[in-house]
Amino acid sequence: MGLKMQKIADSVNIWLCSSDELDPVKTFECGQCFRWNAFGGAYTGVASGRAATVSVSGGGVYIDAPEADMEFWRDYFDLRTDYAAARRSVETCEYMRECAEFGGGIRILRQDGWEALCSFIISQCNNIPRIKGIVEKLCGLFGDPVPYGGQILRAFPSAERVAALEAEDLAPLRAGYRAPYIISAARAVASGELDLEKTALLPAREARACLLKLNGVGDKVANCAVLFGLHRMDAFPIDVWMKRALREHFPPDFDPAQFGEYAGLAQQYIFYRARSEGTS
DNA sequence: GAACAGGCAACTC
DNA sequence: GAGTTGCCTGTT
Repeated sequence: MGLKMQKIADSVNIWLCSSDELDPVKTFECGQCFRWNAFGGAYTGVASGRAATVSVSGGGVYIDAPEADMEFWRDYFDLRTDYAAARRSVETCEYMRECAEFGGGIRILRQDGWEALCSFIISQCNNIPRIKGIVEKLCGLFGDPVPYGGQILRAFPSAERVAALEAEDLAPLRAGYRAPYIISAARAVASGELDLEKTALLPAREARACLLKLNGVGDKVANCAVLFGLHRMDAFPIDVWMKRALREHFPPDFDPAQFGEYAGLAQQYIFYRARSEGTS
């Protein structure tokens, strides 16, 4: 037990899963989420208005959170999905075996649909530090307070809250041309014009089509929202990193649908590796 | 200062 | 329909 765990009031530090099942560093750093930050070897984050700290000790992943939230977190970390089987299903070639080895322990988080949609609207033409900065400012200005460990963290603001704002209210975010996209997406969600819960039940193709109607949401953002926010694991977002990886390692006529129902996990394995190589 | 970035929409041909 | 360009802002 090398890591001293500080007990945080009103929360318990409990075993979440084996560290073979979940690698927090890879999972939080692979580009799917923007609200987990490393402090002293552990990650603290907020999701759906709940705060937690995740750490690895010995062979286990531990989570420090209110006891009442533990079911939520088990769901959030997708612990009911068999990732060993999912991983095997996308190891379709030697390159994929290497990517899966490199990205082993990545899990696709079951994030809130609105948060994912909004975050990936912000992501366009931005790098991760800037995306995180804009998202933090959005939460700091408009998110509800979440008391945790003697500090006040902030929830991601609801679509209703953002829908009530005007683009100029978002000026402090420095989100640029994305600000009106954020507002109009919030209004679509808040008004029920876009029902994310119903959309999540549709086949990935149709879910994507619903999101594509939003101004400022194209193919890439829609696919990210479907994969990370609606947890449709067969969605396969393609950005510039993925384009390059597909070009270099797959035949020109390759169809990512060949990866099957866990294509989105395949995407994360490929993406995580491509980005690690590209930015090192 | 110019070019560019994990993308999109509007416009061109 | 395939290709080009401007867009906010921040970084190089």
